[in-house]
Amino acid sequence: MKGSGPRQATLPGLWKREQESNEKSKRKTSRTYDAVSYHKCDDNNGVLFWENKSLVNGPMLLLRGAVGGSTSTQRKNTKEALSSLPDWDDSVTFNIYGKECCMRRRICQYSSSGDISYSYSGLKNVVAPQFPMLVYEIKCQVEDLMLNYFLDNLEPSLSTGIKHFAVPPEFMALLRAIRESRNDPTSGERSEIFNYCLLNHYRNGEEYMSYHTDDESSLHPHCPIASVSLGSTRNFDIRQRKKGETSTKRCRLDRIPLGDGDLLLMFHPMQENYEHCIPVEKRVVGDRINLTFRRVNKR
DNA sequence: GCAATTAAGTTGC
DNA sequence: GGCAACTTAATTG
Repeated sequence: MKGSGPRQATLPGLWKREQESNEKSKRKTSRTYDAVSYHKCDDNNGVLFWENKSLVNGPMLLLRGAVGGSTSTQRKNTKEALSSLPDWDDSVTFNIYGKECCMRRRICQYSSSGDISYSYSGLKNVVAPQFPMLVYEIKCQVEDLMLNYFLDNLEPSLSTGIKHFAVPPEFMALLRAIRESRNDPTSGERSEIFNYCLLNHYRNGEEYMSYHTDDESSLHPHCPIASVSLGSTRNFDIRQRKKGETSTKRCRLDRIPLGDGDLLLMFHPMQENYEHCIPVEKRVVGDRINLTFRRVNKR
């Protein structure tokens, strides 16, 4: 019988107390909103604020409302155009423990070379076709924002001074190499940070993604995953990743509302230590498209 | 690996 | 306070 195993009785108010306790421990250990948690960044298009969202051993940076268009109307058009791409798979099914499951969202994926494969959500080594122009343009925008922030605006002293966050030197080296290559008129194709993108379309508040970690084994270890949101705000919930014995409770540690045009960067070892999900929220009206750009190791 | 199910707590009217 | 709808955690396969 499904889902009918013994469930530990929950005492009245326990959830609330856990929430409060989480809030307290968060204040103590995992999150600070000190002076360097918001980074001002002078971009060509104006001033941007990068927000430190890092947990202990879970580095994350967030930039609000910066991607996919500069107005909500432009971003709506971007989302609608993405929604019309021909490669969406609306009815992905996969097997877990011999049980056939239906993916509660629709997905598609693209890559630079058109032959990169990546494993996700129970599916193995699915080959991704080449980026359509619109996805490529969003990728370029994200890459430009990152190059501008990390190479031109982030002071070296601050890069190690933010609570629970330090820019990996290997990532900085990668960015410098890309900048150098782009400035070199003799270099051939445009060098890039990301070579792969997975798109998720949550058509309403009932579509979701369960707790999971992104497969890091095939990713460049020092390049963050860049998650772009377009459309309705959906919550991004985070909990501790299961390790060894699982007697410890794993309730939600953090919740980041991801809104229209937001860009979330997740650095190593975030995936090693935490799981994330997009929970069901029936009150949410409208759809959300999420693009996750990655640097996949080519085989 | 992650959707589906269940039980129980929370919220809103 | 009572009900319904929703949210959450735990569990299964």
